[in-house]
Amino acid sequence: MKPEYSIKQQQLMDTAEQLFSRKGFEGTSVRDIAEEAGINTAMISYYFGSKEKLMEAIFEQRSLNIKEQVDILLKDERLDAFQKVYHLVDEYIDKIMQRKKFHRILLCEEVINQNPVIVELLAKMKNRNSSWISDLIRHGQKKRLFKKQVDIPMMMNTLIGTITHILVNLEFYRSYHNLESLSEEEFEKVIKKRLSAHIKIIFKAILTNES
Amino acid sequence: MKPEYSIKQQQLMDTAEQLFSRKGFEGTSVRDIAEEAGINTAMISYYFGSKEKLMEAIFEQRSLNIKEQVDILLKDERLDAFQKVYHLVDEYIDKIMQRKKFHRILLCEEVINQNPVIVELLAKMKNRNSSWISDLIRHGQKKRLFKKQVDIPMMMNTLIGTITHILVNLEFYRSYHNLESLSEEEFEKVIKKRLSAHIKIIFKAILTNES
DNA sequence: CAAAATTAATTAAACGTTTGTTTAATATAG
DNA sequence: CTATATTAAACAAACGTTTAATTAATTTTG
Repeated sequence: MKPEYSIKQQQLMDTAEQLFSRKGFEGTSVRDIAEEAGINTAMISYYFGSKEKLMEAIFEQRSLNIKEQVDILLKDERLDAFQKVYHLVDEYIDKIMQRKKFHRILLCEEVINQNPVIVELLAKMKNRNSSWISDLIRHGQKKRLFKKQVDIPMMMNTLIGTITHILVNLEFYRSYHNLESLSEEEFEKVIKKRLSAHIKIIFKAILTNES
Repeated sequence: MKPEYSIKQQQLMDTAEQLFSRKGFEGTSVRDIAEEAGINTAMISYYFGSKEKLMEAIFEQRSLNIKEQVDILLKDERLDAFQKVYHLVDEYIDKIMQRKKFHRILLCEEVINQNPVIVELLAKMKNRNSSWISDLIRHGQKKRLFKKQVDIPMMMNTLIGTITHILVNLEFYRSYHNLESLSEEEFEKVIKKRLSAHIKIIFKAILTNES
């Protein structure tokens, strides 16, 4: 399904991701990317066809897919419905924090919404993921642990909105709480832990509170 | 303090905001803006100095400031601490929904983070607003309605993250819930109502839940 | 109050860069 | 020998900004 990329192609995609996330798609030139990657400018068109298609390749490779994880969670009988949802929350935090740069680009691209290939890709991804989340929620509703009416996109909005918004405010958060002395990894651990606890409280409220 | 702008300048700022929010700052040319506004291209440099400074002018004019609202809320003795916070939540929803285009630009600009004037402006705004929120939260803590430790930036992250993330997913939300038949205004009313109820549940949980 | 002088607004054209992409030549590998 | 990879150079188009000329508005002056 997914095309395989040579080392040089992967190098170009990594460098492009890095620069797109710092300067935006339009703000990054193919010369920037090529120079930073130590590869001739013409290779971008040679390998990917265009700067646009290089971007699409990045999106196709790195978009978030939760199918597998939800599959595993639904089958796992040791976990109750809440624990399943909590596991998924942590999965989202991990995956988004793991791919910070990509998700910063994603955020911008969702706003600008220009490239039809990417728009299509994201729409499919959202529908797919929402559908998997629905399965997980219905599971909790059948067990009478969750309330009957849950606005799943709204819930996902808070999940992804909270994670991605802190992603662009990491440095503000760090300085607000005087965590400058922590190393990058230590700080990331703290953030992930706090995010996890924070969102679980939120999800519990959303899933149980009867209006 | 704030510079006043002529009708033509305001026209340029409105048109620029519109285009920046659709195609990004780098993706919009001064010729695009001028043509759309029916004004000569050179007028942008003439009035604002540069495209960059036009952007800064937009930010200076439209950045969110909650000082006044918090002032009023703190003094209002008819409201308990929860109601005060809830009012502020609605204030955020209203102001951000009112300025959809600007907040889409803001979102991108926070990611890209290139223009030092805007970076400075946003940092000050965040510090100022966080400080006002702190006052409001401390008020509730003194009345023993809120728990002792509240991570205010994390709470604000969820507030703003949720609102802005739905801002870039309005159409997905609309189609998911089959609300295509609603007019723009009706749909916006529905969104604001749901956002309001949703975030209030979240805030209640964040402010009361003892870990 | 009107004419002259001055300032401000507006224009089309031109400026020098930078943009993404293509080309045609050369190098490398199988 | 052939196919792929790599290069520097060239391409036209688009970019933000400046210029110099012209028009409009405002102020000064007789």
